[in-house]
Amino acid sequence: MELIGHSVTGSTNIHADAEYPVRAHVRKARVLLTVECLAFSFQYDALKILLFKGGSNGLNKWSFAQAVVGENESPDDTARCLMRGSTGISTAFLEQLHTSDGIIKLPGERVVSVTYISLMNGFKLDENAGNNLGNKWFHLDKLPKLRNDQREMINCAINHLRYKAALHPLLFELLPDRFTIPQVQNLYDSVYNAQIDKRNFSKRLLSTGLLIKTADKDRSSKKGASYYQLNKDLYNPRSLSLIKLLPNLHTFTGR
Amino acid sequence: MELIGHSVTGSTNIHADAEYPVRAHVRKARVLLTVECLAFSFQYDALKILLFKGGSNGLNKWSFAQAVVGENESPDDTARCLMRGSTGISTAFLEQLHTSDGIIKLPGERVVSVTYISLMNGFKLDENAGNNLGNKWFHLDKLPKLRNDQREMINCAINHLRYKAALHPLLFELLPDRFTIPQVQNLYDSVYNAQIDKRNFSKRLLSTGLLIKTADKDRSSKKGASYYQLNKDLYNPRSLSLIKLLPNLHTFTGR
DNA sequence: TCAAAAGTGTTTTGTATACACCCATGA
DNA sequence: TCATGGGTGTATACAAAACACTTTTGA
Repeated sequence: MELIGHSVTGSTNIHADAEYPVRAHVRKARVLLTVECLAFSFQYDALKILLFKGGSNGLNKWSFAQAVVGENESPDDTARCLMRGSTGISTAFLEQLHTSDGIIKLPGERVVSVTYISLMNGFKLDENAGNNLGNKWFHLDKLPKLRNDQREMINCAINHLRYKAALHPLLFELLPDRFTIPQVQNLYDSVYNAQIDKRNFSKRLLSTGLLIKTADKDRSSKKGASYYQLNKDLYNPRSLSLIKLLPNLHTFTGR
Repeated sequence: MELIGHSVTGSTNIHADAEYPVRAHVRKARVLLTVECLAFSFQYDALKILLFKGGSNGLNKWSFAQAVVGENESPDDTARCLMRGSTGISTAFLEQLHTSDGIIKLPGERVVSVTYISLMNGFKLDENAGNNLGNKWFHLDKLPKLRNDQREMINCAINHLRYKAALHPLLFELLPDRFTIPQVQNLYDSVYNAQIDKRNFSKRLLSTGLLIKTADKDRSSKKGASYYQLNKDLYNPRSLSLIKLLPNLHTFTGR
C-alpha cells in the first residue's frame, strides 16, 4: 500500500512511523483487468445461468463468461460487450458484484477481475445463438461439473439476486414486453424455489401499480391469461424504494 | 475487450464475425489499482465522515483516504491497512461500493479505483489520532469545499449506508461495546436526519432480540439509561435477514 | 362435459402507528 | 422540589396471511 498525496515533503509515505507502521517501499501493482459475468435468464419457466465451454479452466471445462478489459474500455463496457458478443442480445440489467483480490493466475501477471451479475432477457434470445460459440444456458439444478469456487460464486450470485429481487422489481427484466401474471409467478417461484400463494401474490403484484392490463390474452391455456405491460412511468429496477412481492420477507434463505 | 480462452484455434477472438462484431485487436489494459475509502463514524451524537487534506486534488484540498494497492496486497487489505494507518484503529465494517471506470488520471497511466464504504468506531478513536496526519472527521452538514464529484460520492455513500442500515443491524458497529437505547436512537436519528418516535423505536429495537440488558447504567443523565450489549449469537451486520428499525421503510429518501 | 388453468374475496391475525404519562435522580 | 431525560402501555388502523370457490374454454 502506498498512500496517495498526503505528503508535503515529497516522500511517498509519511505514515511510516512506529505507531502506524506502513511498509516504506511498496511496489505498486500494475494489474491486468478482467471482467467475469454471471448471467441469468428465464427460459421455459426456469431460471438459467450461462456457462461457456473452454474458459480459462481448460478447453473442456465449463466456466463463466470472461473478458480482458481493453485499454479504452471501462469494465462496464467490457461486460456489456462481452454479453452482447456471446449471446447476441443486450444485457437487461448489469451490476457489479465484487472486485476480486487479484490472485496470481497467469504466470508473472496479476489479474484482478470485476465480477458482474447480468440479467439477460430469455425471450429475446435466439434459440441457436451462441451454440456455435460454446455457450449454454443451464438449469440451476442441472449444472455440469464445476470447480468449487465457481459453485460458490453461483450461490453467491443467486443469493444476491434473491436479495435484490425481494426488495426491487428487478426480475421483470427477464420477462417479455407483455406477460401474464401466472408467468410472473412462475418466475418468482423459480427464482425462490417456492410455491407462493397465487391469490396473495397477484394482490401484491397488482398493488404495486407497476402493471397495466392490456386487452389481449395469452391463448396458450384454455381460459387464457391477460397480458400486462410495465408502467414505464413508475418502473425502475434500480429504484431504492422497496416493493414487497414475497411473503415472509424476513425469513427467506438461500438454495 | 478480449474474450478469454474460448478459442480452440489459438486465435484471441473467435467472435469477430459479422453478426457479433468484436474488435479484432484489443490492447489489454494494465492498470494501476487504487482504493478509496469513504469512512464514517459516530462522534458527539452525529455522523461524521473522514477527509484528508492534501490528497490527489492538491495540497490544500480535502479528499478521501486513498492508497495504491501494493503488489502483494488485495484491495481489501489495502483499504484496511489504509484506514488503520490513518486513524489508528481497525475498520469495523468494510464493503466495496464500486469499482471505477478507470479514466486516465495520471499522465500515461490508467488508474482504476475500488471505492469502499468503511465504518470506524468513533468511541475507539484516539481524540488526537490523525490530527498530525492531516485527517479530520467532518459533520455532514459542515463539509469543507469539495469537488462536485466528491460531493456526489458522499451522497452516494450515505444513501448506500442508509439503505443497508435500514435493513440490517449495521450501525451497531459505530457504537461502543456497551451502549444505551437513547444512544442508539441518536445514532439512527443522525444517520437518517430524522426524529424517530422513541417509544416505537425502542419497541422495534428490543423486539429484534439483538440486545442484552446489563445491570449497569450510564450515569451521565439524571435518571441514568441502562447499558445494553449485543447478543453475539444473533448479531451479524452482514446477515441477509432483514430487520426493521425504521418507520415507513418504503418511503425513506436521501438527504 | 370435463379437465385445466385463470381469476377473485373474505376472514383472521398480526404488526405498525400514534399518542401521553409516570419514574428516577442530580442539581 | 423541580427540571431533565429515561422508560413504558394502549387503542386504532392497516396490512399480511390463510384459505376455497367460480369462471372460461379447448379438448
